[in-house]
Amino acid sequence: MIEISSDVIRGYNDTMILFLLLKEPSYGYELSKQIKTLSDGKYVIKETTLYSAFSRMEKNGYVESFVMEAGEGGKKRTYYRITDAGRNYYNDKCEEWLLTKEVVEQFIMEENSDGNN
Amino acid sequence: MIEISSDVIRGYNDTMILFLLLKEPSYGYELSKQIKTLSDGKYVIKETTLYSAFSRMEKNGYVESFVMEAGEGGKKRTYYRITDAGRNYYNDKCEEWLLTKEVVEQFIMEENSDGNN
DNA sequence: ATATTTTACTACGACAGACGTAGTACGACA
DNA sequence: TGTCGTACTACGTCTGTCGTAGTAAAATAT
Repeated sequence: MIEISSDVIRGYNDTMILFLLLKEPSYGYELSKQIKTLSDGKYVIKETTLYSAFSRMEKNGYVESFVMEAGEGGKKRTYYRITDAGRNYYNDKCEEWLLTKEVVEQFIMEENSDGNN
Repeated sequence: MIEISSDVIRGYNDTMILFLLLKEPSYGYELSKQIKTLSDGKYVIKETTLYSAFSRMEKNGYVESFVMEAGEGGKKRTYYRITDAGRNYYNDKCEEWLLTKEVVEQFIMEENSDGNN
């Protein structure tokens, strides 16, 4: 069973998080579940990776946090909202992705489906 | 000008090198030029990255080195040859790439060509 | 009523790969 | 004779990921 190595995904954790935040502000636990769902279970982000991404991105001004006190919605949480800088960063990353894909694919041989392995 | 960040490519430097070694054994300087050419100038691997990839892959048994003494071909060089383990690793990485692509693309919005940025 | 699981984090340290800087050395070419 | 291209090695820094551990409140099970 092939698994996605973290070295590959490394450059895209932030992008994935920002993509989800484009729709609405959210918080760690929720985002991790959404990433798992959207990737069809193929990628599960580690908690520490996720939370360190938050603080890095907040430091860089890509997201802003606010605390939602415990109440109807559940328990106390720290929500993150994407900023304009975050949206720009996200768009840049999407462009970069297209470029990266082009480049990497010059070096990839897709196997024929001859069942020969 | 968008550049490919090393965090993205991180997981594929070894793969790119192995791809080129599938055809024939080669050495650092030559490979770096081939990577630049094949990527259409979009990716230039750093020397230190390349040579540390060699030693890592040799340690892992993905490549074997041999020295070509100075002579007709040019000056003394260390060539690398891909091994069977290297070929397997390469194939795994290609499969992994397909998976990774699928996953990442769930989180990428390709811009419409409305010239709006 | 109490125990366990799920939710929602924080802290800390280790590790791997990329990269900056520097330096060596040989050959070609001007 | 000097500079440029070739062909490396060594060393230390940085960044992002991840393992481990711990806290604590809410939800659920027993």
